[in-house]
Amino acid sequence: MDQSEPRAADQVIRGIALYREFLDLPAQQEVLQALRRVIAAAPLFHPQTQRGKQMTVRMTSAGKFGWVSDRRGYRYEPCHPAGMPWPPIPPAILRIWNALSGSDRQPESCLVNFYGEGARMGLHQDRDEKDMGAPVVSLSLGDEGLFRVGNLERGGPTQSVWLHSGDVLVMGGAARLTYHGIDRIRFGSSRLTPRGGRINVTLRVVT
DNA sequence: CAGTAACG
DNA sequence: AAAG
Repeated sequence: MDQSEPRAADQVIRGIALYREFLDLPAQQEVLQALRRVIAAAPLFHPQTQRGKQMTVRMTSAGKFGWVSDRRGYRYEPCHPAGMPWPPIPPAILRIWNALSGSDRQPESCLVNFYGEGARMGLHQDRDEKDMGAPVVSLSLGDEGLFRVGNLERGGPTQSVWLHSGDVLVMGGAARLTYHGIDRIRFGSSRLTPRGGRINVTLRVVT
């Protein structure tokens, strides 16, 4: 249906649009509550990389496909490693996509990454999707995280920015394949997550 | 297969 | 090599 013109980004970092505090506190709480139901249906798991190293984040997914990683590689699967189908993407999360993606398509995958104390994610590209035409939309909830932005290939200078609860990133166009990662979490810095931790929710078209 | 260096 |  008709949408108002999307709000302008607060900052653009190498083509990645940052919308600071796109969700206010009540909206963050609504999404968090929905994520608790997602995690109840599809528990967080601790993936391994292709080379057998355990990642420090725990993750799960919602939607038609979820991202999984093990020695067989990175890929999207229709079911959780424990066998159950992924639950549907909560409407409160779909609204963010519809407000900011600029895409006609709906997201097929909603990856939920939980960063506990000391968790990080190395520089990587989101390149496991067959269709890279739609952007990746990324919501931060809970503790602050230091986001690092690299280049379209490995190497070269990088830039970092602290992300806060409610911030949304849109990685589209030429920036869709930019290397990025999370260097550090300020554990316990947010009041949204009383027991600490950062949650990142990423929406993608996969097929 | 694992360990190390270096990357950022 | 490396969502390490």
